[in-house]
Amino acid sequence: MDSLRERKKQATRVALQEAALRLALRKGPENVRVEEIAEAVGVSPRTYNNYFPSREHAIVAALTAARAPDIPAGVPLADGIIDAVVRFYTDPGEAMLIITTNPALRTCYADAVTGIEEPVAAAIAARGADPRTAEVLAAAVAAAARVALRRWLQPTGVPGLMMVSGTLPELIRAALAPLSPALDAVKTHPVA
Amino acid sequence: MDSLRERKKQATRVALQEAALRLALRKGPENVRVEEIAEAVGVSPRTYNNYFPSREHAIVAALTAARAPDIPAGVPLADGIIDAVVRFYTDPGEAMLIITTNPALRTCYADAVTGIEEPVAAAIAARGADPRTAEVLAAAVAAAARVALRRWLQPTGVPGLMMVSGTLPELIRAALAPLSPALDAVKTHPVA
DNA sequence: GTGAAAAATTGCGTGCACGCAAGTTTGCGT
DNA sequence: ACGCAAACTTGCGTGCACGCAATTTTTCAC
Repeated sequence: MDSLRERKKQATRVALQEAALRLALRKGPENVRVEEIAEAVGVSPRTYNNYFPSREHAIVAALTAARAPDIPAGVPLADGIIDAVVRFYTDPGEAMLIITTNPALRTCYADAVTGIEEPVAAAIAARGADPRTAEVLAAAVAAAARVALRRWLQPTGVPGLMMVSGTLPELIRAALAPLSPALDAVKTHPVA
Repeated sequence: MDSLRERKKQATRVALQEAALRLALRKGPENVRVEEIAEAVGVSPRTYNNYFPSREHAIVAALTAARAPDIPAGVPLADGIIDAVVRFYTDPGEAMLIITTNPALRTCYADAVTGIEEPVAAAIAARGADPRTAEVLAAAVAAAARVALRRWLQPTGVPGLMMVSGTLPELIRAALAPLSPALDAVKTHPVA
């Protein structure tokens, strides 16, 4: 399905993402109205919400766009997954900084971690785990990644300032480490 | 802090929960307006939102109220946690049924699982785990419980795929089982 | 008790999310 | 090329979440 229709949809989706990000960078996320984004793209506000369920989602989508973690084979599962997640969250640019400025954006960005669950679950299942086990472990991995993100984004007492307690890759490795035993146990429970 | 002020706050909070639940049961969750709940309690709609951040939260709070998981000591950590979560989600009543009728309520209820994270983390830390490890594992437990809930609440998936769900306790045990290796590994990493 | 500080309630205004019922565009069979 | 059905867009209306500032209630020290 590479129809005109599909291409147009994708085009406006991307246009909305980019417009949202550009406006957020210029004016600060709080000062961007949905109406502006829509107008910048030449679309009605109502249509914006047909593409994105909230004001923040377009911005987050712009930062997350088109990226998917790929888990290498041939290494211990835990290591592969940890590396993949670290790679996935290796800063795609300094645009990421605006995330820290806005609570709603932070929440939305943290929720977006859910996007890695499906690929991770697939990778785990590919190692011979029961699909339901894979789903649970993937959810656990995502939860741990969320904890890492939360630590990274943790606010100080000072309004507007963020306390960065280590680099994000370090935090992710630290957060995922406790799950290693469960991930590496996958081989021992091939109850498929 | 058992001042008049505190007691009053708690009273209106409870009143709001109960009113919300009662109205939801009588008219269906979709047909309950925030205004009604507020009015039933004799409070302004604005005040409702000072107590609960959304329309659904009061209903969910009514079902979750005052319950906290307690993790027994003296048994393997994984077993204790699994039992505690199962007990926590053992249906206190059939009021739970309304949850299934409404997507927003389902989401809100699933999000409420987060409430077990703190107690679970405390229990894990009490076994000698590093607090950060405990936090991650608790998040993983909550994520697994969420998966179980999702499976339980998923009344209908794709037509043709059979609904394999059993009782909630069974689903929770099944979902938490894959995390056991990570939980039981806690002893081996007392990096306090 | 009395008055002032702290906390809670309230009304108001704004922007957002979304169901619904038109309108408009695109895809496709003939 | 035609025309119809499906998909997409749009305007409208409603209810909700929440910042803000004014008002009322509670607390506390004297």
